[in-house]
Amino acid sequence: VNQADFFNRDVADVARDMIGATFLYEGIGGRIVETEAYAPDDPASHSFAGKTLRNAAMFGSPGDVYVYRIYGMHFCANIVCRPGSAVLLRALEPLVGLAIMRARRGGVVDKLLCTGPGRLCSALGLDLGVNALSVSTAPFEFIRPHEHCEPLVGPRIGITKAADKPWRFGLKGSAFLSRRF
DNA sequence: GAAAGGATCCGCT
DNA sequence: GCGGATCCTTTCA
Repeated sequence: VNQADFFNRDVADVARDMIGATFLYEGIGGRIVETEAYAPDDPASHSFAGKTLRNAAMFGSPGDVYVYRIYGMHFCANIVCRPGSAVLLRALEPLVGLAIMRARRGGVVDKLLCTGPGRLCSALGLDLGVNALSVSTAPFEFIRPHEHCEPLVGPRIGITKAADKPWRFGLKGSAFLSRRF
């Protein structure tokens, strides 16, 4: 199956199915344990008001990366699904490249290396330089989950609009979630 | 533990 | 000018 087909589906379905996938950038990363879905008709989504310079990558091809700067100092990384929709990567279980991630994250405990969207980008070295690249080609690697398990579901974190939508997903029992569900 | 505040930038109105 | 898909430290219980 073409990997683009995996992303070219309803964004909430993709966000749910991404739980347990392996995500690496330059050979560093781990297992995706927490995601959130953002849709085109969703007031909380950057794409809601249409295409602009900042969110242009959100209207690219399925599987493209959309990175943006938040609060002036952190980055958040998404994977684009259908045009105007994307899945925010909120937390990773760090598995590969631990030494580099520890160095980048300033010696925090391993549990906090990739726990939260800003921390995840910091640990993997993701910034605006990777915006609009595809996760299906080097230096990225995206491996879909081998087995499907029922994820945790809850409302999204840190938003004020459409805050009731249950579009946050998490790996049941993971010690690397950014918050409890 | 929980809550609060500061850091720091840029896109959009 | 405002405020945000955050993180870290400090302060208090």
